[in-house]
Amino acid sequence: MARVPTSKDVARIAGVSQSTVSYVMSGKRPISEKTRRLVEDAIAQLTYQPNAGARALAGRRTNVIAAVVPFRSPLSAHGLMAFVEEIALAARARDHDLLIVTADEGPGALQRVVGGALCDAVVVMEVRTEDERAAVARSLSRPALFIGVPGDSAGLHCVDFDFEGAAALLVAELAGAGNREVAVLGWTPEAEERGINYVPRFRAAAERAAAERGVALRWCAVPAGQGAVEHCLADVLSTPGAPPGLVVTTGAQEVLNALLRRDLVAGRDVDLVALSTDAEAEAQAVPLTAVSTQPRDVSRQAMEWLFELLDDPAAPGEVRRVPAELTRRRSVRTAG
Amino acid sequence: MARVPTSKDVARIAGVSQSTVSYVMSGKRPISEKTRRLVEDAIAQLTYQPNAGARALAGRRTNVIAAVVPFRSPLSAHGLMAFVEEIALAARARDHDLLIVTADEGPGALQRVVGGALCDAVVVMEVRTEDERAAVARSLSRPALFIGVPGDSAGLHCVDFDFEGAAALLVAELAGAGNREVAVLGWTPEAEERGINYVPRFRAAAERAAAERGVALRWCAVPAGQGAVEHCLADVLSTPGAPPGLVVTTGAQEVLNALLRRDLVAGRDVDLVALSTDAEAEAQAVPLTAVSTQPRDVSRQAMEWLFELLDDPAAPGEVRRVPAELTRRRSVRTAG
DNA sequence: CTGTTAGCGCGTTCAC
DNA sequence: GTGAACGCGCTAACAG
Repeated sequence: MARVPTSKDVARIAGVSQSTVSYVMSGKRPISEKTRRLVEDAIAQLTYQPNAGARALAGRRTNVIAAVVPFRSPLSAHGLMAFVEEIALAARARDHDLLIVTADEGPGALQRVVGGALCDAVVVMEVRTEDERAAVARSLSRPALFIGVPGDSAGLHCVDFDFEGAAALLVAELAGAGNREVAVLGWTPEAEERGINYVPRFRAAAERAAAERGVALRWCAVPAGQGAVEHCLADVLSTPGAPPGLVVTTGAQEVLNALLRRDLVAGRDVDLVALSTDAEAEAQAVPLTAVSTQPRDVSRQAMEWLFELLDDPAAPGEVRRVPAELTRRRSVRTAG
Repeated sequence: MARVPTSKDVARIAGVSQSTVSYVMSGKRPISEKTRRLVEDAIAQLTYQPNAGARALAGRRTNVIAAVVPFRSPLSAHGLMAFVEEIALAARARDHDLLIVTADEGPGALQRVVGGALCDAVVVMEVRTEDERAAVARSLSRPALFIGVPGDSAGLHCVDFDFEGAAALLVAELAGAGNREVAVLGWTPEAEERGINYVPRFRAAAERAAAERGVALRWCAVPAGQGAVEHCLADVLSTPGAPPGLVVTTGAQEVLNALLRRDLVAGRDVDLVALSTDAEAEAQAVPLTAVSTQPRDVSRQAMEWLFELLDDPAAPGEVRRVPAELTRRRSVRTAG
């Protein structure tokens, strides 16, 4: 385990000065073809890699993006992984690395990672309506990108999935299929209590859409834990007559099972639409007509913007929405 | 956005030298109560935070652990998140941060992150039998901790779940409940082809256990995609007579559903045991008798060891196994 | 117990 | 087109 080579070693072997090595690597200055070869050969020979700490110190940029990840989240684990993976890929595509901090560490984590110059920018996931991180982010000396929208988004850069649009699309789909009554099996009450803000946003939009179409809407928050789905479903299906159309916002699989236990098949006896990832919608026994939450699109768009902010940190705050799109599969009876 | 304060600023305000500030923070030298207060007050007043790059450069340690994460993995997303979260928590508990790199980046990623001094150590997940990262790790100037065991583990530090023990426990449980025939619904064929080495290990151990107990064992690799489970199950249940005992290694929920569609309930008509996380086992309509893969235990043990290696990088390689334990729930008929 | 000093490895002026 | 020299902010000898 010999000493790690430095740019000085490269310079010596290439017979040039240290700064020339630096310029060859950064391309910030024209270099003659000859000396470039010399340097590149020396780099290859030594398998030289610049020291990240030294580079960060001198260059004032770490080439690291930090992400605050809500490991305990109403998001499906599946959706969460998709977010994180896509963020990691987007970062690497721009020669950056990804630092993970847990949301449990609290708002102070933001100050810690940017104050300590561990990263050049931060992305914050699962933003809540009342989110202390909003205030912290405004005081940060580095760009922050929010996935989700806090109550007061002034000055912040937020990318958000269009939950309102999603709700409208889902309700409309059920109404269009002839349902005069719609029940939403929504996020856990805890999600709402924690201030996950897309819950009320989705609900309000669903109610609006239902009202516009003259269909009755029933909201049923499904608690976590086994049996909860059964219970909600029993409630929802208790009224005599045709079962209502169902909107499922999370855990579609469980709902399908519960229906099955009552000999109800989505797309045959009930109309069911879901808010889920495409993968989840397609993995079901009856592929679901669903609005995809597009975790990958959201991440990609967020990261693209974040890198623009790195070049232009003064860009004004704004909320950008990723549009909702409905994909028809087989869980809704076709009219005719 | 004023200039970020440095330890020099702290020193000036506290009326001490810069190195004293450093020693107050590191505790590597006794400091009088008086000057400690002075320094701490100055730190608080300026909200000073040491610069990570500078610290890494001077101190030769980054306080960062890198983890190679297999986002596309036969592990459940759920299990993967548990791994990553636990690694992040363990790192933070020791004042380190977590850098994520995707397994897709290949073995070169290891050289990149340690060669560039981005981290002090690496943890590698989802190790395969033929894993190029094993050779790379041996050439690294920093500790590497493998979660899983490559074919040649010489000189490596590996923590692994005891898949052999798990297989034995699961088969024994079914045999003990009176099943003379056992079918394993195993990982996808792709997992096996990719060289995920616990697949053959589990299989071999299952076969051994079955042979010892004189029960017939059938291995059925369940491909990814919808309908696959149905198909396998149809196959497995086609022989007349009592259905065989079932061992499910992944995606227990789907199997339960498929059974349900045939009016078969685990714990009533069939005996079923699973390899899964505790959370998954308990979330089912019929809580599953299962061996937990203990992602959190595995991560914790790995990280504990990793931090020991940080102090003693010369410690010899070794494979440590996290024991398998079976938890009885309600998916196996009790004898009597 | 504290201060002085010399780097850590690289980016970047400024002179040539 | 190239090199010398300084500084980024901090740690760790070495002095006292």
